Formats: sequence, C-alpha cells, structure tokens
Amino acid sequence: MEFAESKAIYLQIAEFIEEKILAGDWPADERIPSVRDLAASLGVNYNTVVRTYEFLQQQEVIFNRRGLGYFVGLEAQERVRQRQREEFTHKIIPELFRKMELLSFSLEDISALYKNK
Amino acid sequence: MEFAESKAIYLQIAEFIEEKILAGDWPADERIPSVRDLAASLGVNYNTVVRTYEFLQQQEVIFNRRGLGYFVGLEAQERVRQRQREEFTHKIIPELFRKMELLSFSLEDISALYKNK
Amino acid sequence: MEFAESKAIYLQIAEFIEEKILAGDWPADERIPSVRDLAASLGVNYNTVVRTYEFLQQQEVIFNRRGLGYFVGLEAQERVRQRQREEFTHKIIPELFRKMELLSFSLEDISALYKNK
Amino acid sequence: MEFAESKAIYLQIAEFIEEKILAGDWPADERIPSVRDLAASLGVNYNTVVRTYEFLQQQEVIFNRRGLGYFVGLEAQERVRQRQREEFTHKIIPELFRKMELLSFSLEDISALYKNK
DNA sequence: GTGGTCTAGACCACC
DNA sequence: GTGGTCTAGACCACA
Repeated sequence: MEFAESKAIYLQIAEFIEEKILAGDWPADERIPSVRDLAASLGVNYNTVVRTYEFLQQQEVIFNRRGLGYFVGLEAQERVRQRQREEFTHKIIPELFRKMELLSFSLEDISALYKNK
Repeated sequence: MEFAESKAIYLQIAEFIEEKILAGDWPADERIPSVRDLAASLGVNYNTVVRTYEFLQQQEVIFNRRGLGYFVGLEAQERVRQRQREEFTHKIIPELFRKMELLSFSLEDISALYKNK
Repeated sequence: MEFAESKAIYLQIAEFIEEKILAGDWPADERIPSVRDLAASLGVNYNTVVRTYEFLQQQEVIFNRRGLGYFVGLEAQERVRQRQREEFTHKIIPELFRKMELLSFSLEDISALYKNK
Repeated sequence: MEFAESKAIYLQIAEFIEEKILAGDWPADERIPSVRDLAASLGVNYNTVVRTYEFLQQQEVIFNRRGLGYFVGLEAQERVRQRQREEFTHKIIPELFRKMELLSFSLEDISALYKNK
C-alpha cells in the first residue's frame, strides 16, 4: 500500500479499514487481521498498526477479544456510515460549494465531470 | 480566526490570503498587511506569518519590496485561480465522486443540497 | 460472568472461587466444578480455568485428586480469610484513606453510605 | 519515581498528574512539563510520557497549544474531582463494603484504623 | 524549543 | 498464537 505524505500513516490505515467495513468487505463481528499480519502486509511497523487499532477501538469501530484478536464492531458499518455522511454533508459539501463559487464552477460543470468520469 | 487541527496553521493562513486575492479583495500590486499586523490580528506567532509569506512568495503569489512590505503579485489572481481550478478538477472532484459512491450520495442529492444552501 | 478489563481473567475467576469458599458455599474437601464445566459456565477458554486452578493449587486453596478432580483444601477457608484480612488492613484501607483525603470524604460520609447501602 | 508492576507506567504517570491537579498544585491553564522534561525527571522513555499526555488529552484533562506544550484544562480540577468521586462512591465503596462483610470487618473497625493512622 | 510520528526490537501476560 | 507496553533513537513540522 502507498501512503500519502500529508497524513499520518496510522490514520490512513484507519481509513483503509473503515472503507473495508463501509463496503461490507469486513462484516460485523468478523475477525480482522492480527496486528503483526497487517503490519507485514502493509509494510509498516508493528507499532503503527497498534496505533491504528487503538484509535479505531476508541472510536468503537472495532473491539478486542483478549488473546484472540480484533473484531469488527457490531454496529460498526452503520456507525462509520453515519459519521462519514454527517461529515460529508456538513463539512465536505459546504466547502465544495464555497470553492465552486470562488472558482466559478457551476453545478452543471460538476454534472458534466460526473458523467465523463 | 479559528484554525483546524488537521492542517498547519501557516498553510491555513496562506489559503485565507489566496481567497482574498481570488475574490478580488486584495488587488494586484496592493500592499498586504505587515507580518506583525497580520500575526496580531490572527492571534498567531510572528514566525508563523513569516512562514506563510515565504511560502506565498515562493509560489509567486506575493512579492517583497524591501523596506516597504509585501505586495500582491501582478498575475496573482489568475495564477491562483488556475492552480486551484486544476486542483479542483483533478483532486477534489475525483475524491468527491469516490466518497459519493461509498456513502450512497447521488448527483441529485448534491443538487438538492446546492439549492437549499 | 462479566470480566473487568483491568485484571487478568484467570485472577478474577480465582477471586470468584475464593469468595465461594469464604462465604462457606464451597466447604472444605468438597469437589469443585471440573475445568471444562467451569469454563463453559463462565464462557471462557479452557486454558484460562486451568490457569486459575493451578494458581489456587499453588496457593494451597484447592488440591487435586488424580482422576477425580479438584477439591477445596482442608484449611482453605481460614487461610483465604487470613490472607485477605491482611491485605485489607495493610493495602486496601491505607489506599482508601488516601483517596478519602484527596477527594474530601470524611469518615461520616462513609458511615452514611454504609447505612444507606 | 517508583512504579508498580501491576499497572502500565503511562497510566501511573497519568494518576500522578491527576493528583497534582486535584491537589491544586497545577492550576488551570498552567503549562505542565514538556514531554522530554517529564520523561527525564521520571526516568522513563519519551514515548511513555507521550502516551500519558495523549491519554489525558483525550480525557480532556490537559490540552495542547501547538509548538508551546501541554496545559492544564480549564475545568480539569473539577472534572477529575467529579470523575474520581463518582468512581469512589459507585465502585470503590461498594466493593469495600462487600469485602468488609466477607471478612467480618465492622464500621467500628474501620473507624479505629482511621484514628490510628 | 515544542509535540507528532515512525522504525526496530524487546519482553510480558494472556488465551 | 494474540495484543500491551516499553525502550531507544530518529526525523519532521511547527511556533
């Protein structure tokens, strides 16, 4: 996996996992890769994945069963979906509209880009 | 001014200035606030504004007249506008569409939000 | 049974058993549940209960009759009682008093709580 | 500083700091030692203190001013006090009373210990 | 100077 | 096997 420089790696891994859950690839209550396995497959340090998992656990997206590993939270998909939709409508979209005006993009321009994507 | 935690303050100040220029509030060749004044009015450290001005100067958005202060570059508005439109269509918009799919937002949803804003 | 996160599960099970013995529910020389049964009824791993029993055996609280199972030690109740009273007066109580001062609880506050419990 | 084996060092440092705040030694909005300084004076690793500070920040006990350091939260003393009093009355005290009954300690025994401490 | 992050590697308790 | 913690040391962005 490639990582952007602008953001902490452990947060990029968290986003990667949230997308897996959002897309339904990792269903509720299912075990996710062990810290060591994920670290190895992403080519990052063990402690970096530890940080990701601690972060997601604190967000109640995943949880730990002692000695067994981490599992997808029972309401994780819905929780992530709602949090992200909330952020989308209240932060991303207003910022988008602000930029559109500033840069003279119309809704039609966006539509055209959407159809050609 | 309030600053987000996720981004460097000096870059948020740079955006703030670019928007002033884009909107035509600060026309070409006009003097912009001194480092000390801007730092005071934004409530940030002097060095932080120095960094912003160095950054914008290096981007050829502003320039320095020794002993007089910083001024808006002659082609600044157009330069900023083109760079931002470029970034908008090639980075912001694709990312927007990706999120829309992940979160089940349609183009109609965006239109509706646009009309109600 | 619910387990606290702050302490090892096998130790929490050991406390559970010691309380049974202290309260007289499990008298001396009486057989206690098999490892498998207890593990099943508590919803924990077999090895975890094995560890509890080994721990309690080493503390001379329970003992093993080969092929028959584990039994409550002959002097277990008195032994557990003395060890816990010792710990109570020399560790729990001093720590209690320290917290009381820090949090402005008086002995009267404790008495009041005791009467209303 | 001496650390117990039974608990993570970073949490023991967090308790140490909370007691400083509770006792009024570190007032609201006052800067606390830098990560490096505290690590050096406690004889622990830099990262261990980083963990403590992240933990306390997440608990809203301290907060960060970028480039300046960590500061005691504005309502920190009251917040810590309330959280600990809550824990005291609802966890420590009930557990105390349970143990008292199990070990045949009376309220008078506790009083006597308190007066002789 | 400040904190934030990452790597490398170790030891431990636990299941 | 699993995660949890700690050390050591490095580099970076930031004020």
